[in-house]
Formats: sequence, C-alpha cells, structure tokens
Amino acid sequence: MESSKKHDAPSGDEAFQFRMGLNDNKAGMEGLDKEKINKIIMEATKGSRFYENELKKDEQVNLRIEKMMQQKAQITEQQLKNSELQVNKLAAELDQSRNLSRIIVHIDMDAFYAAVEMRDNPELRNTPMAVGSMSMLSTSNYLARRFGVRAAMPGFIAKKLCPGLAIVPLNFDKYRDVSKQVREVLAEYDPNFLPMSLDEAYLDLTEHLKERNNCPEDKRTYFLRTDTAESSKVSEDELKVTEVEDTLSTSPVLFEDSPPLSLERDAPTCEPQGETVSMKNAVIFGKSVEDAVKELRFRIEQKTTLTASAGIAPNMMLAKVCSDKNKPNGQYRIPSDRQAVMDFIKDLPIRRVPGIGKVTEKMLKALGITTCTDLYQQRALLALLFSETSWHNFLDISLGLGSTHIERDGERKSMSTERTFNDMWKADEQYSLCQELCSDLAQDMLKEGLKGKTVTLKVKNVKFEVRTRASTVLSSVSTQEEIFSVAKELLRAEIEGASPQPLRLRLMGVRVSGFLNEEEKKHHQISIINFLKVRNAESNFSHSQPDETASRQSTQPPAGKGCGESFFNKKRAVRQQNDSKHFVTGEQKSQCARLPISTGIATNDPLMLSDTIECQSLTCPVCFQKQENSNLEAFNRHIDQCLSWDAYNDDADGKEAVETIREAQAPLNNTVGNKEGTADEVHISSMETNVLTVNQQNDSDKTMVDTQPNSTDNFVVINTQQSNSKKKYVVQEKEVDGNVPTSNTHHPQNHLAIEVPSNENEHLQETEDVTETWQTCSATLSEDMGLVCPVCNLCQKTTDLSELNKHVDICLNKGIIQELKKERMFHNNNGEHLNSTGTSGRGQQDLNTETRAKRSGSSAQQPASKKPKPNNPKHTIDKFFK
DNA sequence: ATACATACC
DNA sequence: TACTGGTATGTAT
Repeated sequence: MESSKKHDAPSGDEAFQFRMGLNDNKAGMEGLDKEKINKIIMEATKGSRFYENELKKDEQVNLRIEKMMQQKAQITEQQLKNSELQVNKLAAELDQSRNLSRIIVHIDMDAFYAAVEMRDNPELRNTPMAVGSMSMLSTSNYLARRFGVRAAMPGFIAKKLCPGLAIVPLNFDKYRDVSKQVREVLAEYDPNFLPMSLDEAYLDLTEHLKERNNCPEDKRTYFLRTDTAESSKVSEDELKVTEVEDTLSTSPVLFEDSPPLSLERDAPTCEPQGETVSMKNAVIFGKSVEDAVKELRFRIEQKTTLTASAGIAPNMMLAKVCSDKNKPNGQYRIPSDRQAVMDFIKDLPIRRVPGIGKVTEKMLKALGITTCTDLYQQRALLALLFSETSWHNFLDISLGLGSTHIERDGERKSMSTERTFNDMWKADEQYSLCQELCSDLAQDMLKEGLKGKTVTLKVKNVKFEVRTRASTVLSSVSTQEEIFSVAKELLRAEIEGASPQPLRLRLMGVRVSGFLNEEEKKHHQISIINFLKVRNAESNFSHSQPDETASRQSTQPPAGKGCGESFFNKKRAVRQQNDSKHFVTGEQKSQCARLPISTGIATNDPLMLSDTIECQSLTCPVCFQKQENSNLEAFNRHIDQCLSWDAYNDDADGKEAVETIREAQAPLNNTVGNKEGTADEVHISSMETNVLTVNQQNDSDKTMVDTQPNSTDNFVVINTQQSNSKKKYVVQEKEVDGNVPTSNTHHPQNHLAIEVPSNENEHLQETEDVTETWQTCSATLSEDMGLVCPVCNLCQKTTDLSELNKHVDICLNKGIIQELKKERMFHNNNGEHLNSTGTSGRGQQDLNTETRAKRSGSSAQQPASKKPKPNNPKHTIDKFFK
C-alpha cells in the first residue's frame, strides 16, 4: 500500500498535504479550490521550523504505519478467522444490548466567537473575519471560510489566503456571558445537560419529550423578539428577506428543514406538529422531537441573536456527528431505530467521528478504511492490529454505538498552564518564567482547593520539539512554592541536560495532576504538613517574600533554593532555632554567604542559578567514574545502569556495556569539570557499597530522604533502583576529612541511602553544595544497619520502616506539641487559620479556542468550609515510609 | 510512573 | 515577525 512506503523527499507533497493541507471537512468549506489554497498555505509555511517539525511528526506517523503494515503481513488466515469469531461475538452482544431509548441532542453554536463579534459589530457582518490573532485564529465566519480561513490557522497565513480578512481579538468575557445565556435555555430542556465548551453541549431530551406530550400549546408558543437594541434595524431588514438562508437572522425561517414561514402566514406549513405562527410574531412549536429542538434553537436565537445547530440521535456519538450535518443553523435527526442508525453510519467517513483525528484516519486509510462500513468489514483485522481499547472503540463506531447517557465528568484530573513566547534562552529568564507559571497555577488550584502529587514540566524548543518531564512527590503540592520547588528541578535538569548549549524555548508549561481526593485532602488538612504551612503563612503574612528569604538565610543551612519548603527542612529549622546544641559550622557559614538561599521567589536574582554550577561532579560508587552532571536524576540513572550491569556480572555483554558507559562518560569529566576543586566538590569515595532490597508493598513506595545538613553526619543517599516492585537501596558512606561518621559509630560502614523522588530531590542536590554536612537516613540492616530518624537525626536501631515511622511520629509530635504551646501563647483563638484550604467549588476555566471549558457554572456548589479538626499529625508521616 | 502522541474545542 | 492553551486519554516503555 502506498502509505506503507516511506515518503520520499521531505518536500514531497504527500506529507505536506497530510499535516499542513487544508482541513475541509468542516462546515462552510465545501467546493473550495483546495489546490490553490494549499499552495498558498504551503508557500507561507514551507521552510519554517514549524513546517520542519510537522514533517518530522509526519515521518513518525509513517513509521507507525509501516510497523502496522508489517504486523499485518504476518497475520495468518487462521488468526484472522479466530479474530473474526471473537469480534463477531462481541459485536453481537453489543448489537443486542443496543440502547435506542434515549433522545440525545448535541447543540453547537455556529462559528460562535465570530458570530458574537459580528453581532456586536455590524461592520463585521459582511466581511470575511476571524477571531484570534496574527499568530492563531480561534474561529472564522462563513465568509472567511470561503477563502479557506478556518479555526486553528495562524492569522498571518489566513491573511495570505484572504487579504481582506478582519481579525478580531478574543473577548472571552463576552463569550462567557453569551454562553451563559445559551445554557439558561438548555437547562430548561435538560437540567442535567452537559456543556462541553462555551459553544457546545449535550442534552438528554428524553424526559423533556415525555413532559412535552402533556404540554399545552401556549407553553410551546414563543414570540419573536421585536426590537434588538443596536441591531434592530438590521434585524428588520433581514426579516424581510426571509428566503436568504445565509443571513444572520432572528427569524424562524432558517429552520432549514421546513419551508420558510411568512410571518404573516398562519398555516402550518409542514407536518401537523410543525411550528406555526399563529399570530403576529408568535411561533407555536409542536410536540415532536424535531420541534422541541427547533424550539430550543429558536429560543437561543431569540435570546442571543446567534444561531445554533443541533444533532439528534440515540447516542452522543451520533448526535455529535449529526450536529455537523446541517450546519450552520440547521438540525438533523437519526430516528431511534436500528436500521436508521445503520443507514446513517453506512457511508459516514470515519474522520467525522469524534475521537478519530488525522493520525487515526491516516492509519486506517492505510488499511483501506475510510467509511464506517469499511471499519466494520475490517473488524477482525483491527482487533489484531490495535489495542483492545482502540478496536473496541472502532467496533462501537462501526455499529453506530455511543454513550447513551450524558454525565457530568467526574473530578478533574489535572490542571495546567502554559505560555508561548519567542526564543528564550537565558536560564534565569526561564526559571523566573517557570516560577510565574507555578504561581498562576497555584492560584488556579487554590480556587478549586486542589492539591496534587505530580508536577509536570513541559517545554517546547524553538524547533517545536516538545518535551515533558514529570515528578511525583510524596506529600502533595498546592502552593506556588511547592509547585515551583519541584518544577524548577525538572527545569534545571533540562537546562543542564542541554548544557553547554542553552535551552532555546518557545513554550513552557507546568501541570499538576494526581489530585488528592476529598478523603485524602481532609487527611492532609489536619496533618502537620498543612499545619506548618499555615503557621508559616501566618507568620509571614505581613512579610514580603524577600523578607522571608532573608529570614531563612539566617536560620537555614545553605540548602539552596526552595529549601524552606520541605517539611523536614521546616522541622529542622525549628529545631535548630530551639536547640542551642546545633551550630552552624564555619564551612556552612561561608556557604551561606556564597550560595543563593533564595527560595526562588526573588525571580530576577541571577545568583539563583549559581548553585547549579557550584557543584558539578558526583562520583559513581559503582564504576567510580566521576559523573559531571550534577543532576541527581541523571546521576541516579547512571548508577541504575551500572548496577543493572553489575547484576549481570557474568554476562560478557553486560561488562562490555559498563565499559561503554565508562568510556562514554570519561570525556565528559574532562570537559565540564568541576569548579576548581572547591570544597563543594562531592567526593563519594566509596568505602563500601551495600545494596539492599526492600519489598515495597504499595506504590507509594518512595522513601524519603533527609539531606538536611544540620549536623556532622557524613552519609549520602544515593539511589534507589526499581525492579519488579522491589527497590534496591544503594548505600554509600561519604568520607569526610578523616572524620569518623558520628551517628552510627558502631556501624560506620553501612548507611542506607534513601532517595527521595521529586520534591525532595532538591535537597539531594543541596547536599551536593554543602559538602561537609552530609546527612542521611542511615539504617541498620539485618543486624548492622539502622535507620536514622530524619527529624531527630538519631539512629533508630531498626530496619523495620513501620517501626521507624512510629518513632518519627513521636518525634514529630514533640515538635507539634511545642508549636502548639507556642501557638497558644501567642494567639489564643486562632483555630480558624487551619481553614485556609477551604473552598472546593469548581471554577470554570473556559478559555481559548472557539471552544473550551469543561465546566458549567451551574455545578453544584459544595460547602466551602472545613472544620478545623484537632490536629492529628500522625498519618501524614506514615506515608513517607510506607 | 513517565514520556510522548493524539484528540477535542 | 508570526503556528494557541487546557484537559483527557491512548500508546509505548
């Protein structure tokens, strides 16, 4: 097949057509000179970085297709037969249980943003126009579509297609207002309607139709709006030319599937139940499904002066396809009847089906599938080539099946923010942008009372290559500082990974996911973590952030950015303040002076970056090669690799591979080099390496690390390696100027290194900076290792993590009790402060393209208050060591 | 769990 | 000059 072959030159038209070519399968784009349009688009885009990237992506798709075709070639007749039997069985079941009892309606506002702008500015009505910017259009009006101008096209290209194009900037507030008006109408037909965006919604009209049967005529009578403030004149004009289909109109005439009604005419013109103008300016709608939807659309138009299209079908998938059928300002119904569904499906191009985009379309095309009939015929093959979810979906589609009950989506799963800009390569700018994003995101999260466990950084370089880097933390994040403390490490890794080249970015984004459910949130809310946060916020409330930084400088060890955000850091800071036995060493002081202590809040501080350079080398305890990359993750990865080869020590290949790794890394050592042998250089001259395997029971198996350099401990945590739900903890002792490790003098050689993923990673790196103050969780394993409590830093003679947890709990409780005492002394009745994470309503975050917003404003509000429970610090910590 | 891709509006 | 932003989900590792 053609697509199974590699595409020839990148300049080949095929790839271009695929990625860049005009997408004309939308309404308003029929009968265009596609060739001419494509030529213009091509000229405008060819050679650009964007285009180059598109070609690259296209090649990836071709590769996928190639692989698929190879797989296909290996399939035997027998396999296909078997597959067919299986698939047929499922198909029969699906067909059997087909539910045709619901009347699902999909409402889609026509060229929504553009229509709003045209409504509000008569000058735009008779000119091709689009909403958006020179960089990106959200939507275009139908006049512009004639030129090939459409949504998701950059404005500057649109201008080439249509020099007269008017581009109007987005005006979301307005669209939201209009959308609200529309939704008010929808709610009357289905209070549980499902908004998909500002301009789209699903309704289940089944109930309404039952009621409608007993609905007296006067309740189905609606009046034409007679005056429309600013546009009244135009409306009148338009009412006179009722035959013109294309005009924006307040007339019911445009219900395409019934003959135009003259306003003065009384007679029902179509079926008996059809809408009727019984008196001047009044329209009576019948009881049928179609009439109900016409009525609904009529009311939308009367209310907003905007038209909507609708699809009516027994399920959501079909309804969605139908709403496109007679767009604009039309509706289409598939009767609730199996044959009607199958007839409709028969020639339906798969691309029309929601969920089948250009890639899937192309892949299926390679298999000779373009219509739903093809899809059904190839069902056995598809079951062999695609994942279960995929081919099930294909089968559903080919049977005309879809969801029959619309339900509001559950809890949101992620929240993110991202920004595009031009070529940014300075690291300090990147960090401060990252921080800004975190700040924005934190604000959004606060509105919904969200706390998440995974932070993802997204970057797109100037070549349009996208990378995402994620990190999951043990506790949750919600504040700007918390998110940033994770995000900045991810960014740091990216920057360092690209070094010595700068990262040249065009976009950066931050996402938080893995939200705590209500239960977990409550749990956390009463936990000490939040308790401390609240306390922190309280005490800093009137302080500016630089003040906070400054105060940290005096109380915290030079742990680097974000150090104050770690729970244990906080704990230790408190301890340090209270405990006169802890001194800051001279070394630490000098570090204090040199290292940026900024939490990163002071964004423009160029010093902020210096600690990334400060310490560049780590020595791998397995291969003894110096690793230049100060990025701990990379370092860990390296060790993982070394270890996994070690595990196959007898394997010649494995050995070779280790050598390869060593060789590959050797040159690096010479080039990047560490900063002129400062005391910051991390020397892990290994005295012994222990690998211990710990069974991990659950997936919150990340162990926490404590790297806070507040004592003279000398151990460094190195790595955990995952394999089959087990973790190997590599233990490494650090040699410190002949000092004997203090905390475990009886077993100085064995120290458990526990990695902390995520959040706490920064502290690992901080440790790099503070050479003389290594600190670990050390442990006695079997008989000779013990775990060190991260709070009191004392070795607990146990390897049992739950035992250690108990101890940590106690340790923590001590602190809490102290704090409570203080608290009571200073504020007598401050319990309410615990409440600060309160609200959990869903904000609506509608934005952007012609459509957005998964949330309706109509969502049920939840009680916004949470009782400040008596503190129960215990559980939060448990998690750390599970 | 992470990374990357696809899809939708 | 210039090719989005937010969310969910699928695919692959």
